[in-house]
Amino acid sequence: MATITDVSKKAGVSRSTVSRLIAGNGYVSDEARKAVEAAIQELGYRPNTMARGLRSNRSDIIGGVVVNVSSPFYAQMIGGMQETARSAGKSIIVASGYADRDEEAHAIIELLDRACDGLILYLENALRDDVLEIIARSKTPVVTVGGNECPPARARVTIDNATGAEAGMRLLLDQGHRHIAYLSGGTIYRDTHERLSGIDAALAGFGLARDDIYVEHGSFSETFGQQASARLLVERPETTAIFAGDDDVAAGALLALKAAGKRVPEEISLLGFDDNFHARHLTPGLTTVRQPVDEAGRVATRLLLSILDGEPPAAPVITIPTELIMRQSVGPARSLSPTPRTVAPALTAS
Amino acid sequence: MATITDVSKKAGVSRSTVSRLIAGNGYVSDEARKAVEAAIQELGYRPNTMARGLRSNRSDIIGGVVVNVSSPFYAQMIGGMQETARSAGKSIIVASGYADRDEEAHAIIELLDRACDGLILYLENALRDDVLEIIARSKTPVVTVGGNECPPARARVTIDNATGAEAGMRLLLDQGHRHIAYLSGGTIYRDTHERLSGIDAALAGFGLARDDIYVEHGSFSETFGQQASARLLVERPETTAIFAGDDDVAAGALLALKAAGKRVPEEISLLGFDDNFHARHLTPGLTTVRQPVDEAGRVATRLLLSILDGEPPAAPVITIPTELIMRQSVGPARSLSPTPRTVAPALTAS
DNA sequence: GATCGATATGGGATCGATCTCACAGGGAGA
DNA sequence: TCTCCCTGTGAGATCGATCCCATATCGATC
Repeated sequence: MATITDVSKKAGVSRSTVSRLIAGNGYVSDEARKAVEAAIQELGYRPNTMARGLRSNRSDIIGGVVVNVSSPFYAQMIGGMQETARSAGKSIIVASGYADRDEEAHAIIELLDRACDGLILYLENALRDDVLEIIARSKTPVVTVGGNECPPARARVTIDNATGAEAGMRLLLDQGHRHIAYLSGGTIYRDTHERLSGIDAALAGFGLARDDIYVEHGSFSETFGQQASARLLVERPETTAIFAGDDDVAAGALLALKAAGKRVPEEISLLGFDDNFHARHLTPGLTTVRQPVDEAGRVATRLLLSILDGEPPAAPVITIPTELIMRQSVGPARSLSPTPRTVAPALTAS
Repeated sequence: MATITDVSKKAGVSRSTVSRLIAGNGYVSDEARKAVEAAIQELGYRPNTMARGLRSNRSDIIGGVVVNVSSPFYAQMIGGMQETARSAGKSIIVASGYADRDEEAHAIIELLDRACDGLILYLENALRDDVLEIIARSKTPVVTVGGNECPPARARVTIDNATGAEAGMRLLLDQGHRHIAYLSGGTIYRDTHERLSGIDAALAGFGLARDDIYVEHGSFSETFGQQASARLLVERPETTAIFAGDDDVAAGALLALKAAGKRVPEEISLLGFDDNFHARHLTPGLTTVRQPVDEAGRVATRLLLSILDGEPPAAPVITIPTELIMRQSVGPARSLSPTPRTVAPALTAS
């Protein structure tokens, strides 16, 4: 591989001149520029990333930690990150944190060892103290996405769970549903609480309160959706609508409803959250609250890039709006004659 | 950040000794070892990846190019790669090739610039000549996965499309189907041809040939599945089974079948390929040939790691077996009395 | 004509590790 | 006692870039 010295010799200039040309700073005469460009072309010269990084203390690598790289949800986010990073000439290394505190710590430390210019974290746990200190010492800027707050973060991107859940619940209420079950994810997640507050807001708009619906806390899993729904059909047969904590829960609920011979949405309505890959492939198509996680990845990366450029982030917290995706799994409540009020439009609150 | 010199001073030895200790080669006395370990601990020393890489010409990074990072299919493969790489202390940088020759070229060049120790490629096009030369010049070992052959690759991992398609077709034949449509992906893919040869083999086992079924070539997309199936229902109403080129095609086919009021599998059977995330969420659950793409990612990475260790790869081509996943979308042919022969067992050849 | 700023270039130190080589000490064998 | 090998250590060169500083030329200004 050709080095900068080879180029400089071939072009009859010093390494400094070549370096200046590549970096695009400092003065370079037209004559020198042409000679150097020709030499670069001829030798097929490509700067050595390691040497550059060692000297300038930049790697042009952004580190990302998500819960699970293999999951379609995070894959979309990674796609968004990568797309944005690529246009700034940076690459992304991602690692999985597996929702485990020590795995998350390990992943972060490994990324910092690689001298990442910055970190984008989607974690499920608070950072370990030693990791906090390592991050601080390395002065690596951090942007977090979703989940909980995280001390060293210079900026945070969240998805507007509250407004999304509010829009979803309002849709159900608008359709005349009053016996509603909310099959929530675990209470350890910030998301869960935000969604609940949105649900409260929608209820309040109809003169109702949390106690007027049935809420069960479980996990974000198909199994939970299936089991809780099966139980629900027996113990609360008056239920006309299920609002699932996410699309996996909804998929499980749908299995249970079909097993029980319930028609969706004629007998019971089903509403999801996320707009997973399979939401549209369910039968009936799942009406759901879309979380634009790819957009979150893009925004987080853009924030990080601006921090790296020395600009302050656009805002310390950026909230990505959700969108209500209307498919076929939600309909009017079965006991009511269909006098739907205006259906809530796709809510795109900022 | 502490450097190796800081450590050596604190421990009262030379940098060489510290380096030897870390690398685990050469002689280090117990006394020195203890002193150095204490110093490392105390200073929180972590070796600088850039400096090490510059000198030793290794980055401990493996580069991966897949068609699309955001897609669940490739996300699974990336997960497998990462898991394996991590256990060897290496990280992975992935890029999308978007099935475009120039995008693929760009991604590879970028990864080579990062001085990747090796590349794992899942491409859809032949490599551009200039890229071939750059790879050769950099002496970076390459392992390819799926898709077509690729000159510079030291080893190749393929998924056993032929045997998988054979098992799928045999299942349909076993169930008495004789009016079968195969909605294939594009003919530019090696996969397509391999699957067709497997289909031929299954047909031959029943004394049939390719001409005895209907084959249509399109693309690996839901749209193709939907349109082709809709046409099929009109033009070839005798069809009792559709074998889809992949699960996306199958999902499209299912939409068309439902739109036409056909019951699956009572009136028409549907068989997929891949076992995508949504295969089990379709209604009925999609019977399909599973491609263990996560395993392919793991195997490819293991191959690359062994090449990097100087060992020859276990084999130049490693074929990952597929698995027939039985769900509900395939049943006996409608005109036949249900005298199914033995249903083909889940085929796990070689 | 002296001074100053802008343009243009080169020399060498530097980043933090690895790696080769030289060398010292000690025990074994001739 | 001398040689040889094994253990253990350190000095210094090296990887390939960037970056600071010195310097040279030229035109404009005083």
